[in-house]
Amino acid sequence: MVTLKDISRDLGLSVTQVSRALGDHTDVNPQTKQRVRAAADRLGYRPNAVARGLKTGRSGIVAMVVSGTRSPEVSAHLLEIVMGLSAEFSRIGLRFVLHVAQPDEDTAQLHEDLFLAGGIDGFIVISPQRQDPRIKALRRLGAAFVVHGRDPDQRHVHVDIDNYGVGYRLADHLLARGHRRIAFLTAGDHTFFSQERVRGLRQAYADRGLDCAAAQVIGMPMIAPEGYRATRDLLSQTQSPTAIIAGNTMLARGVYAAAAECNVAIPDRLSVITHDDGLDLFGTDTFDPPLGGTISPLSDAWVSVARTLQNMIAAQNDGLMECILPLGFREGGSIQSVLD
Amino acid sequence: MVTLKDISRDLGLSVTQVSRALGDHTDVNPQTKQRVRAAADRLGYRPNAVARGLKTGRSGIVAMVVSGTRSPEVSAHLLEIVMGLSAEFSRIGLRFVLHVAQPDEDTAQLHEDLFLAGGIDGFIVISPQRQDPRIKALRRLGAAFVVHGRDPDQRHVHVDIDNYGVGYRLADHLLARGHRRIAFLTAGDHTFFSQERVRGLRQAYADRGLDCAAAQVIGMPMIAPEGYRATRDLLSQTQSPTAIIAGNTMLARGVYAAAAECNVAIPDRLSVITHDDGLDLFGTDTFDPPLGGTISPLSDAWVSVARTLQNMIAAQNDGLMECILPLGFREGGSIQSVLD
DNA sequence: CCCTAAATCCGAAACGTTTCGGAAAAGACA
DNA sequence: TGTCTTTTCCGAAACGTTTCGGATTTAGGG
Repeated sequence: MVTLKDISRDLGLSVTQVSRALGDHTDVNPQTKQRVRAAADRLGYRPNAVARGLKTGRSGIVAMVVSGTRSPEVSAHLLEIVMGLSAEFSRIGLRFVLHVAQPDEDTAQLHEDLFLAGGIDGFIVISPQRQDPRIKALRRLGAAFVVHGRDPDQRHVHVDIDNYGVGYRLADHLLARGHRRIAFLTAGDHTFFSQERVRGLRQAYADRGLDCAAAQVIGMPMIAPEGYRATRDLLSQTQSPTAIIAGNTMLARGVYAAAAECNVAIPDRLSVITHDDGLDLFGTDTFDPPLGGTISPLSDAWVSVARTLQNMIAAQNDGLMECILPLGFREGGSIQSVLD
Repeated sequence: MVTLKDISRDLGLSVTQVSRALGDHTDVNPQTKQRVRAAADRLGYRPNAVARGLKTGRSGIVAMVVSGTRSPEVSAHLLEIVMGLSAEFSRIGLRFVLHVAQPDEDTAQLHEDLFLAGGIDGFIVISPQRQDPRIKALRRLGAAFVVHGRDPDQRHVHVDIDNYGVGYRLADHLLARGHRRIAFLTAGDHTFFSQERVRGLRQAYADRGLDCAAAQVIGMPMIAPEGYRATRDLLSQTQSPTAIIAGNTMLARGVYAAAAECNVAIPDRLSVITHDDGLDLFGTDTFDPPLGGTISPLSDAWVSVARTLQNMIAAQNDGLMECILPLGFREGGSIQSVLD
């Protein structure tokens, strides 16, 4: 292993100056910097991250701990997220690693162990639940972490979208076109984002002086088979809904499949609208007819998440507590007015 | 952060003795050990892994680098592997982390960067190809690593199954039951395990004095949709095979689906046999009729992989270069003699 | 020519741990 | 009592890096 000392000996300099030269500090002769850099290259020097970590207290590594799963859809979704985060962190010079826990393992404890052993500068938490134990542990430890999503029961820095807005806009878009019997396929009630979306939907009804009892909120794991099953059920009702809000594109895929199977044409006999996080496995443009709804690419979220965590690590700056990403909208061809 | 120094001050001992007490060395009074352990507990001491890593040169972290993918099946498969490895390593006191690279990223370079920065004791490599650049890089660096599978072009320690044996036994089992036109769905020819299995299959033909031209070897990504497609093609041939060897259970799923769709009964009109690595998403026992073939649970592989890597890290012991896991066999109900 | 400021360098300490070499105390044996 | 061994302890160095405080040299201004 080539160390600073090796370079300093090679050049007849002090270790200090070599370190400062490579760190591009001001008080070292530009020529010296050149010589040092050349020598470092020539000798194949690589800074030892462990030693640096010991001295600076930072390792340049951020981690995410997730529970293992056997669901292909969930796995794929997760890996997609990890790829996005990895790319973003490597862009800003941090390394992102994943620790996959056993399904029955205590992830809050794992966060604690990982943090206390040192060597991890910060954490990413995704899919928070209410009273999330991971967040509780990280807060207690004073660790740097940013949450994608939000746990309203605890103060923490987070990057999120306006889920109330999502619910409102999706519902409003349908209500404006005469729909009243609307089914909302979303996550279970233990997630705050789902609660918020439902709240938005209710408000949209209220703002038009309508009774939101006509809306049917159904909670489920947000994967295609569940959307399929729910839609089959819905379409067999006597008063089946005229429109379905799919919480994400995976659910929408299930909706499309069920509708096709029941010979219910989209959008003629059923309008479908969704929130698209840009993470669809096959690309949202593979929907026929094109799927409409709100848009907020998760890839945008990752750059905010990464930057925010970087700031938190650099300075214990908890001034900026939240970052709400903007919402787009795609018309698509999956929504039709019931008045037509 | 509580350090050894804090404990030593608290107890009026030297840092040395505290360290040795916690390390359970011999030359410290049993009573002192007790006191030290109690104080460590009371103060909430956690050894700093970074400092320890700097001194000992070991971090207790092993890593695997994989390329990201968008395929749900591949993702799920990968996560299943990672879960298995994580469990095994955590059992022997090592931490296992995953680094997910971008699909177009140079993983050999990533291994190098990770290793040279220090802080990673060893690596796991899976799904090696011939002349695998990752293996080349790790060998050059002198890093500790173990490969699951084998690259015959390079010397490296590996844990594997007898793939020649797999090909031989699967083919032999069918040949003994009168099958001659056998299709073998396997991976592409760039993988050694596939080459070996094919070699085994050919030898099984030869040992019975048969011409292996009757066998049809088809390479493909080993996921269900590919198995499905291939089987559809095969069943539409004029001289369609009487038996199919599916390289893994995912392919077998595709085979079953296609056969069902073509109204070809298993095993009456088509025998199916596979190699089961115990990683099937839905469990191999969900096949109807029960799928037969060779068995070698990957979970067994992980304990060998973990133990072997641990040994390599402890001592640069490269005496034990290979570990070949035993092969089981399940009769199942998916194979029928053509003579009946 | 002296004084000050800027530019460039270096020694030493520190981060928290492990470990080598020895030291002190206590007991065993003559 | 003196010597030798065993038990129990400790100081100090080391791992590779960063950084504080100061030292030396050079240039600038009067």
